[in-house]
Amino acid sequence: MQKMTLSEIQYIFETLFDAYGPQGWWPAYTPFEIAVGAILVQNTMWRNVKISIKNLEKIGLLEPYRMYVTSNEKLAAAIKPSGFPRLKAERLRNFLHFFSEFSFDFEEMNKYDTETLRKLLLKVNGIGKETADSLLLYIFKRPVFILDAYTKRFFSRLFSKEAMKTFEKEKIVNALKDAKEMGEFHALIVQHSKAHCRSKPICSGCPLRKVCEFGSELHE
DNA sequence: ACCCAGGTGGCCC
DNA sequence: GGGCCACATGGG
Repeated sequence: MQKMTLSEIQYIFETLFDAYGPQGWWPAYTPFEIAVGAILVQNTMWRNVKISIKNLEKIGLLEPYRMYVTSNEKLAAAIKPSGFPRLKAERLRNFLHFFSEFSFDFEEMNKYDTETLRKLLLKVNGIGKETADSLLLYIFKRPVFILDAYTKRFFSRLFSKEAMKTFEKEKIVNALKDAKEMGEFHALIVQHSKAHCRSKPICSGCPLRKVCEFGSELHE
């Protein structure tokens, strides 16, 4: 795979979907929980985020207003398992302050077009490109592609350096049907990465082996 | 005893 | 715009 064309991207999506089935991301019960998880998972394993979210739920803080008015100490203590507790408590608070301007109602925020909303989210200290895109995709169902550690690794292993230089998120967006597919695609890449291509030098059972077999270095 | 994980902002050049 | 660093905990 050298060029990363529209049909190549579609082939990859279909192959992963056939192999793993629908993933139903983001794993959360409420949109607010998605936002909390997206901040807590920054440079952190999801497993540890789950513990933090469970802690928050246990002490009744998994609710916007309650979290907004609680002390930094309580908040930091609850989210300790997911790392950077003081930093992330501050980031959650920054987001909640922003959220309060919409009366803690995601529907109020949903009125903006995608580019405007993205810019608004990026103004919050602690929300960068990846977190903003996660919220856009999984809370607001906007058709965006999330470039995170998994997807960067995935595409740079699959495509040549040349192709990666001209990598644009728009290419992915154009290749897929809607936000639902984009949400699935991202989740499928994560699922696939966990199942394959991490430590094994050869992926005999890899559903993508047909497109990977051109160069052994692609699988490291 | 290392090394890394579904990042981000600040600082420097 | 890019390179380096702090931020912190849990697991391999």
